[in-house]
Amino acid sequence: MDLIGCSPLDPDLGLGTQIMNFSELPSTQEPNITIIEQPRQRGFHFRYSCEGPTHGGIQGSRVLQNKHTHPAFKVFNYIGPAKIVVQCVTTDEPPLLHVHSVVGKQCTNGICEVYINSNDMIASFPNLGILHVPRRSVAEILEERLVQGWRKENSEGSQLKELTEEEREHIHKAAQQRAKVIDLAVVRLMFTAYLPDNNGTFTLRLEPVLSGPIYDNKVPNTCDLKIVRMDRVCGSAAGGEEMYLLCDKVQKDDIQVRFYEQDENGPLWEAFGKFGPADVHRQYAIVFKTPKYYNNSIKNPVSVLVQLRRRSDGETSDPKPFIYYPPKQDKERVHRKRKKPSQDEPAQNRRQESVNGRGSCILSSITV
DNA sequence: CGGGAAACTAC
DNA sequence: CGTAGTTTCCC
Repeated sequence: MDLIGCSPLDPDLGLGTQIMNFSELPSTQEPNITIIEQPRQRGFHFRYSCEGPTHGGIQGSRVLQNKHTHPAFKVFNYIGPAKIVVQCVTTDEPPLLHVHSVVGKQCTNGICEVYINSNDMIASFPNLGILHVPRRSVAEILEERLVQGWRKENSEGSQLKELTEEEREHIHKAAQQRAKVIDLAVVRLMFTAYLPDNNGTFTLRLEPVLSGPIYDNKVPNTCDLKIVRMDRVCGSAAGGEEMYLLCDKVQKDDIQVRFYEQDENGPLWEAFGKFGPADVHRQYAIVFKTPKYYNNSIKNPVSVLVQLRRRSDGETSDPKPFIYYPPKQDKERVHRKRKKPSQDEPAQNRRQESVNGRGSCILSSITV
């Protein structure tokens, strides 16, 4: 958490100068702060300024009694007035101020400031948005902030100094440098609490806390994965059957279709649908061959699950059920069955049959 | 609010 | 061109 003391002129550390004025607090039962409700990691959509400010806040990570929670945090070992500041920082270590900023009801020009003074000393943030800076403006904004930081650091109290040409150039380079590598798709929230000093001004800064990462849901390589629809929900344990799957936006080189089985002790089996990048249609559909079940001589149907999985970060979608049926290789039996499905066929088979628009699961599983 | 889609941009 | 990423627009 070493945002303090980073030189604004150091291209590696960059934007570290907003926080200074750290004063030591008495060490007995030190006040401290904790995030009691983390922001939800995925599913939230960063907004550009051109989209206007009214698009709702980021939710908390949990859902309680069917209600979404909000990010919240609490000051411990202290009751009284406190100022809480929320800012966006990067996921780097050490964290640096992000080009993106927080917006919402409690925010003004890029930072969120609230005052609390209650028994529970909880501050909650029902309306925190993330303002997405356009890529083309990143360097410019970074530079602005670096200069601001420099001013703040070098104008303690008295008259403000101007940057030398050399310093200006250094800042410019640093900004360009960081603009190239900064990840616009993810931020963390940094919460800082300030308690009043003897004069009643909020200068006693408590050690800040950081939220977990928040990923922009508009960005394909970090967004939520979702299976929208599949053209079949069952197939032969022998695998190799063609299957169509519609999904929310994915990237063709970074997506897998994972079939798996697990119990309370963990994963039992997994295999992946077979397809290449060209089988991903416009980021919204995947055509693939089902994998074979590890036991291709099963006697009864086996329920497994299918989910999308992003190779790069291992993220997965919610799973959909899929059923493997015993493979039928015997031609004669196939013909017999086609004419007259036997009575002892599991009831589930017939149910699936009627649900499956692309044809009977029984037939599919028989077809070579 | 939340979401989809159009419009523009960069390969 | 076509695809995908980015930004803007709008229901």
